[in-house]
Amino acid sequence: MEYLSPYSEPSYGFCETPFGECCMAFSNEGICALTFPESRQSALDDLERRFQGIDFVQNDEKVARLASQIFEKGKNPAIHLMGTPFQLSVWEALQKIPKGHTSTYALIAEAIGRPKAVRAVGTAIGANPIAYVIPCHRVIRTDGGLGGFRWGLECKMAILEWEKK
DNA sequence: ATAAAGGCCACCC
DNA sequence: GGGTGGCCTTTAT
Repeated sequence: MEYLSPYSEPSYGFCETPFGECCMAFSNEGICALTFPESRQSALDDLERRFQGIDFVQNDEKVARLASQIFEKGKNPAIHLMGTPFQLSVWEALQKIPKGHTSTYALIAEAIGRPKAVRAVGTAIGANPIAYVIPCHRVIRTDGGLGGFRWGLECKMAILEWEKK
C-alpha cells in the first residue's frame, strides 16, 4: 500500500509514445507511475491497486507535455518514488545506466552491494513503477538473453532498438 | 510465522 | 537445448 501526501493534487492521463500509448500519474512531487498498458482499463486498475483510495484527476495535456520532455527532448522529469529500501536502491542503480547501453541483473546486484541477491533484483526491477524514466528495459541476462519485461518483450526490444540511435 | 512465487545464475546433462 | 538447486525479497496465506 502506498501513500501520497494529501496536498498532492494527484492527476493522471494517457498519451502516445514511440512505443504505444502510455499512462502516467503524478503527485505534486513528480511522476509516480508510467506504464505501457494493454488497455486504458488495465492502467486504471493498476493505479487503483497501487494507490488505493487516491483520487486522480485526468489531465492528458500534462501527460503530453511530460511525454514530449521525456521521449523527444530526452530530459529527466521529477519523479516520486515509493518502495522498500531494497527496491529504491535497485531503481537508483538503474538510473545510472546510460541511454543506449545495457547492464545485467547480476551487475546491478553487484552495484548495490548485494551480489547474491540477483534474483531479488529481478523481482524488484519487475516492480519498477516508472517505466522508461527508470530504465528497467536496459537490463538483460548475463547469458545475453533479453530477460523479462512487464509489458512484453516486444516492447522491451523496441525501446532498446530506438535508444541505439 | 510460514509458504510460494518471481523479469536470475551456475552447473549439470 | 533442457532441468535442478541455490539465492533473496515480497506478497499472500
